[in-house]
Amino acid sequence: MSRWSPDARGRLEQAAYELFLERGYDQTTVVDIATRAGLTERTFFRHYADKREVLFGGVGPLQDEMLRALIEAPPALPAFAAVQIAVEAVASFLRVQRALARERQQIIEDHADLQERALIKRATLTATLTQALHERGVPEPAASLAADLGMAVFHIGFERWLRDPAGRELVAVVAEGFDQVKAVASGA
Amino acid sequence: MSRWSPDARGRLEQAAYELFLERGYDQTTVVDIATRAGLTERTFFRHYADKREVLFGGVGPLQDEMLRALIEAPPALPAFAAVQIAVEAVASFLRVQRALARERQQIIEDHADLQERALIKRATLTATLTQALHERGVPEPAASLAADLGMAVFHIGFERWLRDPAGRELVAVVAEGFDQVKAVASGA
DNA sequence: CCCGTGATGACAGTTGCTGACATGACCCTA
DNA sequence: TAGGGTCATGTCAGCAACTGTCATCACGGG
Repeated sequence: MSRWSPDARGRLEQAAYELFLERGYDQTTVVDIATRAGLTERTFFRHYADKREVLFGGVGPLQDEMLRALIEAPPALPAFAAVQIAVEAVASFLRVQRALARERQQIIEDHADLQERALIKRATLTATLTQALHERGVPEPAASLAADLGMAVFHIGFERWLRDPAGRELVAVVAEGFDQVKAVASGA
Repeated sequence: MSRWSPDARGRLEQAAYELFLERGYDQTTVVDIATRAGLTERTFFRHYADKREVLFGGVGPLQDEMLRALIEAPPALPAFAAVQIAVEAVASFLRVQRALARERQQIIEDHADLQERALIKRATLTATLTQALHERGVPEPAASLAADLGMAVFHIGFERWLRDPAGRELVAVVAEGFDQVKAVASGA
């Protein structure tokens, strides 16, 4: 037997989700979360840098997948086509149930603090993508623009997917966005 | 004589800038700022919702200018062309000295909290722009994409302007970005 | 001349977050 | 198998951000 129950981090995340849904983000203190997870406040902050971060643990793997897809893309591909491949890879990789995704989105939408955190996560992904494009030889400002554009398509696609009445796959909605962006930029 | 010195808000902003530059954002408490401005901590929070907000007081007028330009743009203009007009209007409106802008940017870059706040300000502008495009009759997802695209061009242009060795005007750098984005999206 | 208004002060309280040190089960090695 | 190092956690003290509440008092209108 181990001295402590296993998966402290997972228990904290689980407890946080439960409490946020039960009584809301503001009405949940870090002490509440830690207590429900059978831990102390101090231990919460050893696993998560701050209270918001507990909702954003899954971003790392997404970033890895994005980079993997971009590296595997044919080097001769134009910047934006490569971005499309990377972003659609993320969309395929992200297998979450719509109902859960909607709950999480609702918590975030209701709290400006969490929206800020979500935005900086997106910005970090964008910066990573930009950097990876540089390494493919894409110059500025094309790299930044292509990355920003790709992340915008993903983000808008994700929000549309959450509300899509047809219940299509995320990757399909995102792919549609890539078609549209070409039309928009060319002045349709 | 008034009971209190005038322009409390301005004094707070001024004091905050001074202290952030003197000793850094983290090493400056709200009490420090208020004291230098000849006020109390409580009064600081009556003028600014939180410590970060003191750096972002100027966003409101920018938003007004953006909407004004968009409303004045010919209704028949394609979405992205209208966005270009609105964004370039903001770029012309924003008359700040590069040295000061760089100082401010440096403070923000050094602190994740402030980056988050900057991002949500940008997101708010983007949402406003999207809404205004809807009112021009632009459908989704074209409106969101055009707005996001336009804000990305502005943001990237702004950062390039800060470092532009040729010292061009902000609006010129932004305009160049609009040219490039068309090339990127069409697969150059 | 009094009274409402509005900006500020005073003060107490909650919460997020950090640093420093203690604890004790586990593992490796002699 | 004893001893020592490691690592996740606990304990405790403390700061700084932020909020609610009530008091103050110049100013302007009636």
